[in-house]
Amino acid sequence: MRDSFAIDLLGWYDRHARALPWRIGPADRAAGMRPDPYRVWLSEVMLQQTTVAAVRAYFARFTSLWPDVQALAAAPDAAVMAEWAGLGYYARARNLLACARAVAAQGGFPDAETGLRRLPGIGPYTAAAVAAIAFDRPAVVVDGNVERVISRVFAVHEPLPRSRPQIAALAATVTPQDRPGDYAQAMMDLGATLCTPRNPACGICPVIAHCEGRRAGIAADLPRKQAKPAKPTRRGVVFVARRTDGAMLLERRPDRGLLGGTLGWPGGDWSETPAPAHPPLAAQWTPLNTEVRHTFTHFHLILSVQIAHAAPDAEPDSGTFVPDFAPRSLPTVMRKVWDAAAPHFT
DNA sequence: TACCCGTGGGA
DNA sequence: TTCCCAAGGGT
Repeated sequence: MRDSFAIDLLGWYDRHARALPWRIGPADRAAGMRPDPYRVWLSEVMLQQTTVAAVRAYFARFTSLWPDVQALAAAPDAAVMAEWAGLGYYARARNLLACARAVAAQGGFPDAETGLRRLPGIGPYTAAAVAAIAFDRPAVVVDGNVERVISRVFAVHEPLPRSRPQIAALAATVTPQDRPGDYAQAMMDLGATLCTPRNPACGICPVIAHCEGRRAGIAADLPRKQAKPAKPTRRGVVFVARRTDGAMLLERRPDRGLLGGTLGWPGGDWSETPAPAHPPLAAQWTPLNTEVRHTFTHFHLILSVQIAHAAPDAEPDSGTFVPDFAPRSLPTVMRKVWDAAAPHFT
């Protein structure tokens, strides 16, 4: 009944689809080509709450190092964590590896939503997206783009996240049985390039005739969103020790919680009222006169940095001296600490 | 159900 | 500077 919406959107997609490394374009799809489910899955996980621009380089490196799911499944945990460093939301990397191993053991990806949904790191969105894009299943794909487009097309006044069930129901009414993979990607492209959060390009929108929000003059104000609480500021201390041979004292964080499973500098707790921190090593510690600032999803962090030169036979209370230290293998906040400390070791 | 979980770019 | 936010999932 709402087929004309999908037809108009797909007509636009046929002419304006973005070329992306993990995508099979509409012309090739029409010729019968299908994308590699491994690449679709990998890209979807990387793209969770992450921009296309940030994902490109990581996707290229991952697919170069691990061309298929069997190769990724065989990779060491530390190698995958190191390659993911800087991309954020590190639970994704741990789940990625767990998922790859499960898929490799099963002999391949499930080709439908229900089977995909059981895999680690694959939630409602990613299951639907992989089912639609890789296997042309008519799954209802709802991500942030779709929420925005649907909110505007149907003039949904209810604010997010309360409006999610309503949006999903409305999205289902316009999802076609024909070309579901192209349709899902067309919705993403529309949301990313025209139906943007600010200053939507309604003047050149292919579905403006269907847009109730535009007709009411409120498209740019949708979707409404619940106000977010302000971020508190936490403080902490980190210790950067360099051994005479160049090895750096690093510590792998526990799998759970903030920066779970990543490598970093030993230090105290991060809190609005941190307890005094104990150095991981007996040495002469010198404070840097500059602090490191970083903002996480739900708090600001100010780190003070202590540095020391460690003896060749130094035995740390916590952490391990890493001889072939690569700053790129650290999450961004820890790399910022390195950038502040490194000049003092030269 | 809320809350936790990164990062970099743009306004 | 500060805030928003981008192809969400786990608990």
